[in-house]
Amino acid sequence: MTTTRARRRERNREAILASARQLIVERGPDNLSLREVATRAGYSPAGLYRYFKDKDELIAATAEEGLRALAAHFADVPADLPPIERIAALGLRYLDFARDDPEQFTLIFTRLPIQFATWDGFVAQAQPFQALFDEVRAGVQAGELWVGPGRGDAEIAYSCWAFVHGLAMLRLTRMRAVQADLDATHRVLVAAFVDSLRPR
Amino acid sequence: MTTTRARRRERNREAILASARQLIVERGPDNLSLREVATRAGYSPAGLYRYFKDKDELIAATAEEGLRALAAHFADVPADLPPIERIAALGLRYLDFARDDPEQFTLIFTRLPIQFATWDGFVAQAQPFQALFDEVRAGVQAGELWVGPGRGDAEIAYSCWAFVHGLAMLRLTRMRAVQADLDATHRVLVAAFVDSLRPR
DNA sequence: TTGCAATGCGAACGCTGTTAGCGAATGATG
DNA sequence: CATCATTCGCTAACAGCGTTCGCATTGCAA
Repeated sequence: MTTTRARRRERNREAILASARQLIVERGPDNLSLREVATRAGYSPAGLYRYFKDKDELIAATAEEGLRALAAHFADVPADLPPIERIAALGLRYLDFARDDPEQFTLIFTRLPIQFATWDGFVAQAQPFQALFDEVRAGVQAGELWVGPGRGDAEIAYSCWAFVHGLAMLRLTRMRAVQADLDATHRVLVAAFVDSLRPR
Repeated sequence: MTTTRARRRERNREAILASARQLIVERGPDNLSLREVATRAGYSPAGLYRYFKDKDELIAATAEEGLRALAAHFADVPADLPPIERIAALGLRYLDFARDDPEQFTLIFTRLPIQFATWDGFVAQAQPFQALFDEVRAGVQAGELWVGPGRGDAEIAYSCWAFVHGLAMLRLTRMRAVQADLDATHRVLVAAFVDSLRPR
């Protein structure tokens, strides 16, 4: 019986998460103060512990929100593009997300508990990266992607992911202060990269 | 006059940095306790402040050590390889360093003050990544690398860097628990990547 | 209405980074 | 050699942190 009680609990939890997310954007995940989250959400410091086991769990919860946001971000990419173009479009969406929501993007990779221990389990369930893996599989079966020894569906997809991930991370860290049209560079480089996936 | 005084000061500073580095490896940069660094280096908590302005400066100093270590790591790569092969070798060295010294690697990108504001200034002085940029320039001039509109020396080098950086970061974050021969995968993917740099 | 679980809070504990101020060691200057 | 300023390291203290405990209050169910 999911009644008033459970509904309000869920609502409160969301409110706390909202305060946390906002505060993380303001101060960064490392300088997040539980006490400030509490005051901002209208709680005493101890009150939060009825909703989250500890600080790590709170941050992990906002990281899960981020993962869902990223998945939603991917939904905009048209599904009927040819595989190569769709892969490129997914990559550019990835870069947009990292640029516009750097904190959430970082949280996904630093504060989310690691779930999978095997490569296959990872490939099978690593949402929202599933979209990319599916698309690569389709492209390979259509003969539009070059495969080779030690280079199957999973490796190709992983390669694509790593490329855009590297662009995203460098931009957020070492290139943070560099004033240049990185978006334009990204477009050129991503286009060249996916082009190199074609059969020779 | 760099005498006893200055020499001992430098020695003490190194000792503190050594304790910090060791402790960072044990507990991670975020759980570093200044007080524990102090005890381990034979100081009281307040004593450290004669050597470092605050905690951030201490961590930044160890990050600089990491950057020098990375540069030293690159020195092993033979200088007389053909450009493409040398670029690949540099990439694999990068991945080794990230695998073997994940904390130092991460520090370089998260705790080092950002120095350059322009793309050109960055390309010109971004050591130890200079080695890569130089090699790409050589390869382009030798006609062994494919250039195009919006895709010159700097962009190609940045692209190579981003690719291995993505591989390194994914391994350290999302793939942390995955038991697979990532080294072998990296070799295949890096080889394919640098091969795609050749003229068509 | 009684009883019970869920919820929120104040107070406290042990930790943290950081500062102020004092005494001792050190090296330069006459 | 004596004097003096500087460097060095420490103790003590402060404010802030995450977290726990125990008590009150609330809201639902019997």
